Parts: sequence; structure tokens; C-alpha cells
Amino acid sequence: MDVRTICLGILTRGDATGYEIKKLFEDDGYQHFVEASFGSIYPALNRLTDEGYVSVRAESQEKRPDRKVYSITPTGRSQFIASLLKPLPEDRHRSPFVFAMLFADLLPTSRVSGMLNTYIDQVGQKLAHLNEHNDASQSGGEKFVSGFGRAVYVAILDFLTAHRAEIEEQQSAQAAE
Amino acid sequence: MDVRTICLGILTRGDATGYEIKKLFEDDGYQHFVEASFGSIYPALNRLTDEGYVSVRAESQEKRPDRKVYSITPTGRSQFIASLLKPLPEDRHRSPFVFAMLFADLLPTSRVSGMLNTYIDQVGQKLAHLNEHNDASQSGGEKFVSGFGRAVYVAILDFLTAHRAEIEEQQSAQAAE
DNA sequence: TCGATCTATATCGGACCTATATAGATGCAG
DNA sequence: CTGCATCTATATAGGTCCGATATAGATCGA
Repeated sequence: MDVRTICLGILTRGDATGYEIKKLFEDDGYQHFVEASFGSIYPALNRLTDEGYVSVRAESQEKRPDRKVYSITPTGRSQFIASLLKPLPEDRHRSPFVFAMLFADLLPTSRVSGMLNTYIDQVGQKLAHLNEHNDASQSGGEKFVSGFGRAVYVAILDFLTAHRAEIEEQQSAQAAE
Repeated sequence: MDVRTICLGILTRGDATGYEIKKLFEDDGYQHFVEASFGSIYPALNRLTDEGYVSVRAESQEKRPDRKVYSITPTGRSQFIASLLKPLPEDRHRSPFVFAMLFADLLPTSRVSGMLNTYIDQVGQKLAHLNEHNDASQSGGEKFVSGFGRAVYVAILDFLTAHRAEIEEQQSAQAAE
């Protein structure tokens, strides 16, 4: 699922600038299991334009850089749907926190507790964010995806609350100093 | 959490070749929330060697390329622990499946059901894999991380089983053809 | 009114992954 | 018992993507 495909998908829901595409990941319901940076969005949109999958219109604004508003073309739409009919790449979940827990025995208890607190806090915020944006305007897909996110985050919080004591006791003698 | 740090961490548990480091992600309990490819592991080990964080001994084998066995140095060990004391990068969970569900209305029901079946199958396999490698030899950290993985996978399976019907009914008129 | 944040585009360097090349060993199916 | 697939093992090239940075005027709150 490369950035070009992600951009095409978002443009099926309406025209947008590169900036707005990025904001969708941060503000709305899209954000939790897909992301892309400016450094890949802008080149992706240029290439999609070259390939004829999107069109641009430059809205010139006084004393500001042009707003480049992108629209998906019929070709782009077919291309996007075709990409959803091909086998999907697998999920990729990278968690520096989980990796760090494998080495809890090398760290002072206070650091392990700190990591747990920070992580629990972050997941709690993501959950709160999902709940905030849980309004009636959501499409069926968005509701489903929100529910998915909530299920995952709640499971993580439950597990960590129930089992954090086990990992907080993992220090070996020399790390406990 | 870059690949160099990941390699250092694994080498705190014992010497290994680049190949063995990669295999640890595939076979053992490490695999679910951390990964690295050969294309990044080999350059990482070279650079760690240059920096003095690991040492290599080449075990020459008859009619085979040398096995390059890497060991972490005391400097490398301090460096690794120092990196765990710094703030951790946030989790990054990319899910093409979740992204695709946002566009269920553009797809035929059969394709949405197929995606769900494939995804449920993959998560089920990951869960089974975690359960297989759940033996007494695991360290405290590994047990904790296995439990974390199980909690996440079970939550996903429960959610999808309970809510798949909602997304399977999302097709708009033109996509249902 | 001054600084911070926001809108908006863009590029560079570096990190990382995928695919590929090489090559002998081993194991299994026919 | 033979041939094909898989495994051990290292390595690189090409391409994708992210993080940091640059630019620059607008807006908003202290």
C-alpha cells in the first residue's frame, strides 16, 4: 500500500491539496493505521499527475503560494479500485516499546515503569481521539475502522494494566542499581 | 528504533550472524512487533563494527562463505542501554487492510468478504504461532511480549467476528454489480 | 505588537525494504 | 537415486519513504 495508492483513495472522497491530505491523517478518523509524510505525499501527487491518475488546478491566492487542488480522474479511480482487488500487503506493526520490554531486565525498574506510563498515556490519548471524532457524519467504513481501533487500544490498555507488575519485576541484580 | 539498535539488542542475548538475527524475527518470540530485512541488517552490522559497538570473528567453513559471527562489545552494550534510556519512538501500525475497509462501498461484497477472510486467517496464524512458541524457556520479557501479542490478536479476531457483517453490507449500488 | 502557530509547497539526505545474485548443502518426493 | 526445492549465508542496487529543513505570509492570542 504505497503512498500513491493512499492519495488516490483519499481523493475518491473529494478534491484536496497535499496539505489537506496530510491533515486528514492527523485530524480525522483516517489516522490510526495509515499515514504518510509530506516528503512522500508531494512527489506522489506529482507522479500521479504525470501518469494521468489525478488532475491539478492551481488556485492562485494573493501573496501566498498557489493552492494546488488535486482531483482524481476516471482512470485514477479505476486504477485505485484495481489496486484494492489485488492481494493486500500485510500489516506492519513496529513497536519500539514492545522491543524495549524484551530488555526490561537490563534497565532500572524506574525506567521500565516510566516507559509503561508513557505508553499507556499515548494509547489512552489515541483512544480519546477516536472517541472524540465518533460523530454521526462518519461513513460505514469509518465507523467500522473506528471500532477496530478502539478494540485494539482497549485490549492493549487492559493487558498492560493487568500485567505491568510482571515486567516491572524483571530486573537482574546489576541493572537494579 | 533503528536497525542498528535492534541488532545491538539481539546481540546482548548472545553472539549471532546476520542471518541468525533475521531468523530470530521469523521463528522465535521476537517477530511480532519488530522486524528488519537483510538489506538493512548487513549494512547495520558493518557500521556497528566500524563504530566499535560489535566485533566480528570469521569462521571459515570449507566450500562455503565465511560465517561472520558478531559479538557485542562493552561499549556496544552501554550504547544499547543508553538508547533505551532515551525517549522511545512511537509505535507505527500500518494496515493496508484497515485502509481498504474505508473503501468497502467501492468494492463488490465478495471482495470485502474475501479480504476479511484472508485477514482473519493471517491474524489467526500469528496467534497460533505465538502459542506454539510459548514454552518454559522464555524469559520474563518474552512472556510479557507474547501475552501482549496474544491480547492484540484476540481483540482483533473478536472484533472482526462480531462486526464483519456491518462492513459487508456497505456496498453502494454501482459497486454491487 | 510580538511571537507562536497555521496554511502551503518543496527538496535533500538518510534509512529501510524488495528483489536479485551467488553458491554449496541438505532434504524430500517421485 | 536423482533432481528440485529449500536452507544456510552474505551482499548490493534500486526504489520508496520519512525527518528535517527552507520559505513565507496569515492569523491569533498574550
